[in-house]
Amino acid sequence: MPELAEVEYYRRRWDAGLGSTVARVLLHPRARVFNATDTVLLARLLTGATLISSEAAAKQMLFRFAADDSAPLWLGIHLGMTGELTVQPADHAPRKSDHLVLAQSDRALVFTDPRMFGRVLFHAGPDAPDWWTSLAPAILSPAFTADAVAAFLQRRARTPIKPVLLMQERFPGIGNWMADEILWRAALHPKRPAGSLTPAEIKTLHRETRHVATHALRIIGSSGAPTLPDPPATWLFPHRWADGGTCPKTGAPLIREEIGGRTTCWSPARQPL
DNA sequence: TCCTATGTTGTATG
DNA sequence: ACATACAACATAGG
Repeated sequence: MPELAEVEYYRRRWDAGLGSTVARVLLHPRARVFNATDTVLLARLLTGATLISSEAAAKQMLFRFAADDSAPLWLGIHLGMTGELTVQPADHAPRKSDHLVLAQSDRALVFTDPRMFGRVLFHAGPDAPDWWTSLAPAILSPAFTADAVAAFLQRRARTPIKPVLLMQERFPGIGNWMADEILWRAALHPKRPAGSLTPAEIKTLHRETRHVATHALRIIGSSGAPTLPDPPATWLFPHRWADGGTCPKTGAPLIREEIGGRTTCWSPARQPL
């Protein structure tokens, strides 16, 4: 499920554990999500450490821990396709897909991911790790300019615009549903070659990318609701999966087709080729 | 049984 | 070196 705004939503679930110490670390060391991680070190150093702060950027989360006898500890989590963070009772018994459980005195912080496309990263040291600091500039940062988008589209000139929007090195945090939402708002057909957009269309694409990020973060990311909220019916999102879905702007039928290896939904009445 | 899934990466080809 | 396309990963649910 997780793109930019869902990642922010899940990051905030673990706020319940801020300022509390990890009493026990439970994990499945063979799980694919730990492929790049020293699980022995992670378990040893996080036991007794205190959760100090967290941040989300793109689809990556960073949880910072402090311990009396070690350097700062940095836990990274990527939710992949099916990952979630939840808070469970302190005596939570890990289920099949609960790959990492940080048990505190009053609760357990749980990372669960049935499909295991997610990742857990760990770093001990004074400075934030490369996998965090090397992320592309955020869509809502000043560095995300229309000129930067234009230059990127030019380099990918022959690729359909839809898969280009999924490239994290320029559109960090954008995933399949946000890309479709952006193209629908910008009235651009997803198969348009990236290099075929006019300067005006690029400005529109840039504006709508920021718009969708801003409002998705407001609606989903800032929500304290116990379950993940959905965007409203005025967005493409609630209509995109149902057969026979109609465009909330034009009332015309929506189309679904695989583009760049991902199911893509668009409104032909609004987004002509 | 067969198909789908809000993601990323490695590999082959041009 | 760079751009492009696609299979592979692993599992659950309709």
